[in-house]
Amino acid sequence: MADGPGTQGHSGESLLYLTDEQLRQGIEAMFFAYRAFTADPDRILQGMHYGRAHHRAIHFINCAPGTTVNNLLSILGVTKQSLNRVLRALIEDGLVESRVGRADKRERHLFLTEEGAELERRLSDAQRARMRAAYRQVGPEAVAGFRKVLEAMMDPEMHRHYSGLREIRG
Amino acid sequence: MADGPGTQGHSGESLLYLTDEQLRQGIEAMFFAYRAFTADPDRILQGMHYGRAHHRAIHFINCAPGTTVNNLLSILGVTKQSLNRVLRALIEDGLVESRVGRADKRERHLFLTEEGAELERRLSDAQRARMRAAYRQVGPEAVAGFRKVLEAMMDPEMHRHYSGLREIRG
DNA sequence: ACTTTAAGTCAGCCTTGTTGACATTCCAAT
DNA sequence: ATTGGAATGTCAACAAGGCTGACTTAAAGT
Repeated sequence: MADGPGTQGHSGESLLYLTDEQLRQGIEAMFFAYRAFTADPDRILQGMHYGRAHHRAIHFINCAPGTTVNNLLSILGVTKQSLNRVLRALIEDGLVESRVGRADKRERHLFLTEEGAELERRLSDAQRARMRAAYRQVGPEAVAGFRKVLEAMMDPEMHRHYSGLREIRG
Repeated sequence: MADGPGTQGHSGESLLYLTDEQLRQGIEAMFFAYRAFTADPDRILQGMHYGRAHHRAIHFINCAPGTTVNNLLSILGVTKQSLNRVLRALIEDGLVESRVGRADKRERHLFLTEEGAELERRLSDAQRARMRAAYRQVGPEAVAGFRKVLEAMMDPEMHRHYSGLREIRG
């Protein structure tokens, strides 16, 4: 290991909670929790010919209605070919509407149809229910800490996207 | 939505922080943070012909040396065919050793070789570095909250595996 | 002896990511 | 007005890593 246990503190503060073992537990907690986090939507989507990629597209189109394909691309961090495959399916099935831009006609602005919004609700209801249960169980201070750590883990560019969505919704 | 904003409190407590908007922010934070969380190991593994699945196998074999294939299977939550493909590659490349069980000769006990342990260190150093930086930034109380929320989100069976690893390591 | 269990293997399929090449459309600058 | 670049779309091919189903082998258990 780069640091032996207990040797991480170049600063003078109390950093006893930063042992490799503590960090390892955090890593494992992320692994198991993320599985749980995606399990409910995955269950809903399996059978309809959609997957996690469709869920993500639907989520972020719902968040920022009228977003362009390019913007969605940079939020999701995938290639346009990957996104296009997913988007094409959603448009063909009438869950997403793609409108040619008024100012810039090269751009396509994406919106959920009523049917798309309905699926979005089903998916996010399930995901929020799990989140809500966890939040209730641990209380507001733990939730604040949870959010702080997640935000601190993001790369600056992701953090920009993350905060950007916040601003849109007010 | 199942609940309109502010209508989630069936209990009498102060649950103002449980608006759909707060929950949505938590969901997005999980999405972006998990991407960041896996980014460093992914970068290390790309080019060598391994991926995230190999990383997971290596991680948990390192955690619980001598674990059986069946045990690893239930921790990872994949099929034996999926795991086998990954394990076969790691064994062929000399990163993992598979020993026939002494008590029960049907079982194979898995260990990292020196080379395997070396890659494990490279991967977990990178992942721990990110985690450590985030932990330092937010302080011990936020970290405690982070862990509490993640644990509360897990399904009981995952939580069992998660705690189980804790017990092995003491 | 018979059944069950642990592990491994083969074949095939799906989703979702990747590259590379190429067409189209349109804006903007020369 | 033409040209260059940007945004989008599309085609093809490929790989990782999930999945199912079928089947073998060896060892345990009963």
